[in-house]
Amino acid sequence: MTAAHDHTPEDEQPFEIAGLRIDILEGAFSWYIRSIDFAVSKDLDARMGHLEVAKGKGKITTLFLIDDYPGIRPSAIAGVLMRDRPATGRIIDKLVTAGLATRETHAGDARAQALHITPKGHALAEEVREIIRQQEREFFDVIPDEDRDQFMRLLKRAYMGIRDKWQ
Amino acid sequence: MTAAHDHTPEDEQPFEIAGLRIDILEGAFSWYIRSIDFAVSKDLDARMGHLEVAKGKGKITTLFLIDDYPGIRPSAIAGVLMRDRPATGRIIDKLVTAGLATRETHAGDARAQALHITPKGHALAEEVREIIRQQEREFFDVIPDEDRDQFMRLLKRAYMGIRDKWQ
DNA sequence: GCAAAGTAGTTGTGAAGAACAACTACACTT
DNA sequence: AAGTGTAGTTGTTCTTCACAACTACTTTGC
Repeated sequence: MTAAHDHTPEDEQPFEIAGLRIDILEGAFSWYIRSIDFAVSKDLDARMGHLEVAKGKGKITTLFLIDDYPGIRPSAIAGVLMRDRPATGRIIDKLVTAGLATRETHAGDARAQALHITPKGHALAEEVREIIRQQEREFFDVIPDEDRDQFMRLLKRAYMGIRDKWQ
Repeated sequence: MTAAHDHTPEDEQPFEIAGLRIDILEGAFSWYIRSIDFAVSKDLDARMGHLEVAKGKGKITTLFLIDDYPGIRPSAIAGVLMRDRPATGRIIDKLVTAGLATRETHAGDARAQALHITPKGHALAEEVREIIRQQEREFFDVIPDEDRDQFMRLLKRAYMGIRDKWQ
């Protein structure tokens, strides 16, 4: 019944976004990554709008790292975030200003700092963990159960490869 | 028939980033998406730094849409970009200012605009297509050949699901 | 020991981007 | 012809970002 209408094979079916085709981007990993990022970041902002670590790219990771590694140095955080030191320092500024973490001079190397979580910061970390879990459940429910492991495996692999290259 | 069952041991190992574990984010789709996006966007900026459509989130897609759909309206582009009209309008401003596209009143609806590519814009679109192809080859070479189709399929599926939810 | 070079983090600055709201102009409906 | 809805612009304000210059401390080499 649809035979005469469209001859494109099943796995190469025309892929329309809002009724339009997007040229070469249709087959570009980068486009999907960037688009999904845009949506997931907005969704996360909405879920965390009322919290002090909302918006921006490194606050949540930084909060968790300080919570999990008492005495961690800013430069170690920068390594995880793939950001430079000024950017990392300013993220830490915000956490300290908000009373979520403390900065001390590192025992043994007075150039470095030792970061510690505050009770308020720890409580917030717990709250954020729950929000992340919730987002994974609610936002990514579009990924069928049978695909989840595979998708995660591929994302991790891509991430690790990209990260190695970047260093 | 299904040969995709080779279970790599890396799936079960503790997953460290720069020697640190990242708490609940280790199992969060959002974290990998956001991290890969960060890296891929930086890489793209580096590859296109000299061009007029470098940086930001919608210029490339907009350029392609205007190139492929002569007379397209800004609101149609906004639909693809998932952005609001002010944001879309300002992207178009930049393309027009740079001499890459033209704005006319839409024949038949004087509220709307009809966008057209200029020769310069078309040439740039060609150049950008080649850069995207190159990035897909060089940057995403970390994805093994045998995983590419599957990864693309999963990304498309996730994207479409997220997009549907959006509207 | 002491100068030189390297490392850790801060500050300054200027350019871009993002969200929201208010506004003009035109189209469609009744 | 009035009211409602749609298309797009402008204005404002708040962040964010990248780069460079700077201070303070540590390590190395002679």
